[in-house]
Amino acid sequence: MTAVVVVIFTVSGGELSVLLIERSGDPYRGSWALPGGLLHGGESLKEAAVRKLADETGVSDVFLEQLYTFDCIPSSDATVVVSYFALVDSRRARLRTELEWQPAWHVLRTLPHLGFDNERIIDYASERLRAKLEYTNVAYSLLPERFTLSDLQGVYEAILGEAMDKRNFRRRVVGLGVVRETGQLQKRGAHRPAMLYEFTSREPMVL
Amino acid sequence: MTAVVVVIFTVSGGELSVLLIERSGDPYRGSWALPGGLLHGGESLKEAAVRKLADETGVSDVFLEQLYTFDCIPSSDATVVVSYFALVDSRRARLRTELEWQPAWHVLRTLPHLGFDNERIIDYASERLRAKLEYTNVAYSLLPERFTLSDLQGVYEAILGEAMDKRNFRRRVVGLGVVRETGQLQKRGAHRPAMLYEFTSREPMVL
DNA sequence: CCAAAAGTGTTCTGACTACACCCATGC
DNA sequence: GCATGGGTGTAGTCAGAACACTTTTGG
Repeated sequence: MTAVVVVIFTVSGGELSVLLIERSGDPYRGSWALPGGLLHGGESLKEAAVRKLADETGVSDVFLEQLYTFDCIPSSDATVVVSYFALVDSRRARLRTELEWQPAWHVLRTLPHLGFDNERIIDYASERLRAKLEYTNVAYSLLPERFTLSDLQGVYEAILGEAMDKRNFRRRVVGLGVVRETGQLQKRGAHRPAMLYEFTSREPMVL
Repeated sequence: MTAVVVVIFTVSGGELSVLLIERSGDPYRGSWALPGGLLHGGESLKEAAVRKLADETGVSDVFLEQLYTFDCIPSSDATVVVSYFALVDSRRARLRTELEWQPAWHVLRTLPHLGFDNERIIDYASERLRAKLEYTNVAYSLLPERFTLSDLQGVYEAILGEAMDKRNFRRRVVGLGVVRETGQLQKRGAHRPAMLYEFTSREPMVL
């Protein structure tokens, strides 16, 4: 039996967070765990991952990548578990509330204890995310179409867990062509108007 | 059903090469393909990959890493195929000759047409190998204990497919601590004696 | 003496780091 | 007028790239 499991990340409130569901069935009843499940008949791995992601967040067309394949997951009835990781903008996600298992965002730094192998999978996924942030444009999936450079910098800082210099950050993302100005100024709140940016590509790409 | 498949690389004669077997059974009888097969009962994925590698080359304790998990492999009876890639020193490998499927090294640049999905898998594996060569010590698995810097440079050049500068190469591998001098000089052939080097670690590590 | 491979230093450039002040806005 | 966040330039350091000649050896 083959299962997929999806590590769905978002950045919200300045914190990198992951989507967990509370298990209503055995094993690990009452524990938090990653969303996942067995393949439906005739479905490909990727299709199953996309379906799970859409089930839990309502979004598709976001960054989604295969992560690693595990075996020997304790007390699971899958012999292999293919993990994926995804990045979503939490403002766009609509978590399901009517369900018996309540999906919820959990700040990565303060995770509860999880069922199955899930800590290992999340650790591996966040390591990969941090690595890819440095040399790809993956962040495109964590922000709306238009955003300020401060928004983007906040995303980087939340994921990497460290403050960055505003000027160096700007030079980097603009210089490498990750983002470009949209030319639209904006008036907002008690602030100076800010230039808005957009990603030059909303496909995953290596810089 | 779950299968593993192993992309086994070596560098020999200045060429990056991959181990293929000629299939004696259907499907793809008579085609070349990567070594692989279904999991034996109770075996983990990694154990199956290690077994396949040892079956075909007689070596173990080499670099071996999970690569990617594929599904929908045409005309295979596995629903998912977990691929691994390995690096071996061809001087140490002892390919099996008595078998009906004859394993043989094939130069990567001039591969025959392969069965299953195997071109894709090999492409992906060699991309990953090139990437890892740049920031890890993976090459340790492609050379004997002691070697000259020219040997090592030859391995890099074969994999990356481009000539490098001797002085820059030396600075880089010594400076980053990939290798160190063993202090043993050597007399060989019609050449000046050469310093021998060894890897500072024979475990995979990030530089 | 010739072929083959080993060894060696300097200069330039581009990327990354560190660092501090002024401006426009809404309240 | 003040708090909030937006915007800007320079100097230093380091890694990587380019580049050519001399030495030892065996045949």
